Amino acid sequence: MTKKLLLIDGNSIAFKAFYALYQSLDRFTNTSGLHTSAIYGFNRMLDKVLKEEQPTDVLVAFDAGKVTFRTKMYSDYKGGRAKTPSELSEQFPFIRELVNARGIKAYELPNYEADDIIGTLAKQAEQAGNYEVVIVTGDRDLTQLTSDKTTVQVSKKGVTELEKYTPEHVEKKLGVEPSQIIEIKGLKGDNSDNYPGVEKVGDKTALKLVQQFGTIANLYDHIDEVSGKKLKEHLIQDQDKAERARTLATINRDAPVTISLSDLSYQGDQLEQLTDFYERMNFKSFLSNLAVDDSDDEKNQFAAIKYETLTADNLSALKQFQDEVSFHLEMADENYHTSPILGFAIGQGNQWFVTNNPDLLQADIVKQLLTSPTIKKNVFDAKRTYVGLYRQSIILQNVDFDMLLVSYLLNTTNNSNDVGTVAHLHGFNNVKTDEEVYGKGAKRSIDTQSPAFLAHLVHKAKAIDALHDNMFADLDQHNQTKLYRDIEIKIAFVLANMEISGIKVDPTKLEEMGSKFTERLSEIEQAIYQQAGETFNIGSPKQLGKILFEKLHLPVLKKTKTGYSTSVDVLEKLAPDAPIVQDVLDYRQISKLLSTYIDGLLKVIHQDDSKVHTRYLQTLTQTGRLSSVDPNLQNIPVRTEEGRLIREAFVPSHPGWQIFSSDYSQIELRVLASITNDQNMQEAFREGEDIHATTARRIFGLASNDEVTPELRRQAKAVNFGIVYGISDYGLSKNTGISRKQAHQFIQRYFEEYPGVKKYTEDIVEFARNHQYVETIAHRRRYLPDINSRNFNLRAFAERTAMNTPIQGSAADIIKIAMINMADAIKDMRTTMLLQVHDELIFEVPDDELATVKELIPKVMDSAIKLNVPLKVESHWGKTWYDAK
DNA sequence: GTTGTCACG
DNA sequence: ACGTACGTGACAACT
Repeated sequence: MTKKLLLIDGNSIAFKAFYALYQSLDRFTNTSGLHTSAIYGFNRMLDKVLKEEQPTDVLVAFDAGKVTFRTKMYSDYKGGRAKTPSELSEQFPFIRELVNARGIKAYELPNYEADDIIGTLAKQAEQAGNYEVVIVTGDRDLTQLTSDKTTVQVSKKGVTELEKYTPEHVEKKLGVEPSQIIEIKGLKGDNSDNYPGVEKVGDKTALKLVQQFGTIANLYDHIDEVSGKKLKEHLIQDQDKAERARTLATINRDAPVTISLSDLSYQGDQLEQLTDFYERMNFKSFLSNLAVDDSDDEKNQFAAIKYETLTADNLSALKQFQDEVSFHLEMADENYHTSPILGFAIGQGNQWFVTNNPDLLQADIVKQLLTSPTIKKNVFDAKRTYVGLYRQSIILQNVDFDMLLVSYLLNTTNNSNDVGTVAHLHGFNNVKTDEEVYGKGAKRSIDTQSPAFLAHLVHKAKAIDALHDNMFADLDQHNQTKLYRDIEIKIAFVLANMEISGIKVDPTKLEEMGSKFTERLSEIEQAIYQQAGETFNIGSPKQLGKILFEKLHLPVLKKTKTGYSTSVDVLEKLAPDAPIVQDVLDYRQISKLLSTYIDGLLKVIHQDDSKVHTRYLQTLTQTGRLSSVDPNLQNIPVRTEEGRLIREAFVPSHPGWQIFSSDYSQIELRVLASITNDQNMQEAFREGEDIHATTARRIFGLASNDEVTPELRRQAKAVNFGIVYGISDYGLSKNTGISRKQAHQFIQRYFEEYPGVKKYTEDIVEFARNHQYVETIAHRRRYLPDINSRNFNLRAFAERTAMNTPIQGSAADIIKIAMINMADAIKDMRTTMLLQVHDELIFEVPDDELATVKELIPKVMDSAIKLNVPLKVESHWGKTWYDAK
């Protein structure tokens, strides 16, 4: 039988874990004040790797101490390294204890590093023949051990994310064979281990030399063939250093280990010991996972919750649920507008019922329960459940708890659409994820006939039931109960009805436009080939880059990490140099319209009603905005005339009706004026001035708005946008083409003229630093863990986010309130709300209601909330969306 | 599955 | 000195 040996580099993983959680160092301490972050991270890695690899034998190797055969050979080896922080070194004994409690052997060998132990045992296993070897480490150097029988997994940013190196992957990634890694290190040396290689030889030269000569030895045998006089001199000069560095980098695969392969068999968790350990470390989630895994035997776990399979005969048992019930409707696919319904689970406390027969939804007692205005329903994803039931002619009522929505409000990051994942996030572990039960990707399959399926549904419903008290309490603690009850749960149903309504799309119109575009496209295509002197795939940035920058020698203004950038801003700068560039720009535009908006939309029109039914994702964005998928109706072209024509295909669903659109004018700047309490900006809005002109007048010191030229207004507008995005002079200069110095001046002038805004930007960042989050008007919260980061980039990004999120998020709050009020205001009319595009709402309106809605809709929108400045709404209508302008 | 590009607010 | 505008989704190419 083949065995699988897992070898773990204990020190490097502990280091990685410690630094991955460095930000949260203070959150990871146990009651006796011991730091536990590295222990925690280490155990997460163990969980993951043990589960994924299912090894038969395991060893964790540790470094024995400072002195090794390498330091004897070269006294500066690993010299100059900062001392291991005490917060980490105090954890090492406990990591060993953990390893032990998990039934794993730990080992160290005086004079040798963990690498050498691993290298030696891997070699022994390979020679024994019947072993497969997996090495887990944080140190990329170990990839030199990669072979047919040995894979090396190197932890990436966290410790649970591992990059798997096979010999093929090494070659692809590094350009050399695994055995040649030491040759490269020999030539370039290693800064972190503090030994030099050859002078002036870095990654690139080393790689080139090794690719050419194979090994250092062979290189020196053919030293005359090295191109470059200086390089050759350095090589000759530093031959001893190269050879020493090569030896230092080489893992010793014949270390005198005193342990043998047969000592390494994996014992599995030592429950008593491990429970005790987790308790001392205060590892709650590991503890509760232990309880679940304890009943690893599947039957046991499912037996943990008793349930009955629902049939026509025992339906009356559901009568017991008079006040409250948890309900989970299972559908096969993401898209609940079209997905088959597979079954449902319902119950409370210890009473659970489940079925794989969706027809039972039609049973009177089930229907009454779901539509009852007095029995509270607890679900996961109210909108999805509502639409699914709506398709069965059941109107879900009185949803009290939506676990998905509450989880999103509590923390917008780490949000998932999976009950199991969200439950785990909130500390309830007795439920699997869909991925665990159904598989993922091509392997995903749902066997509705299996007992595991029924059990899974019950476990999901039970998770909702189990968590709702705690999660509501958390919501209250965040001061978010009103946000949930008055906005989010209500808008869920408003959105559901908009999605169900859908918007009619005229396929003939799209096809007509499609033919025109196709024709145009092939003309441009020919023109491009002509100028390039060859045919190629214009849609491939790689091939296009080759033509433009290598064949036609256009100047390279920007690069991406994989090659030349060919993005619009680059091409626009190059357009005057060569006519082909403008053709490429045109080609891009048309093919975008064709693929995304003509073909893309045609694909998602429902045959039965000629409509598209988008899904609004309510729990995705970090700011509280919605997003729209399948299709995305929030990015239908409008800025160019050619693109805008797409909107002609969006028509009312009844002849003679109108498409009616109302949008908030400058909502984000009005929100800014209001929450910063800046008197000057508020005045501009109260007086009904053109805000960009006023800004121009102020920062350029003009006497009146009449003196503002279009160019000055354009620049002021860019500054206004910049402020909303959390400005920097660099960003502003890049976006407007003015110099950085000038951008800096504009911003300074802006802050002089709008001192309230300046104070706000300072205060909000300060608030974020103190609380690690920011809030909108409606107490929507966004956490900013990077706000105190030592990494400039991360910190600067968090600071801009701190400024932007309350603005963008409060605007999102406002339109959501407007939509809830709107649904009520038009409930007895035929006018239907169809779409939301962040600051605008789109309706279809019968002619005889037009006069009413012209007044009503703007009224509802501008009175959604009381700010310190007025809200302004503009409306347009016409016989297609295009005409509503 | 990731990257580059481009559509929207 | 660092090296940046905020928030999204879909498509084609390429790994």
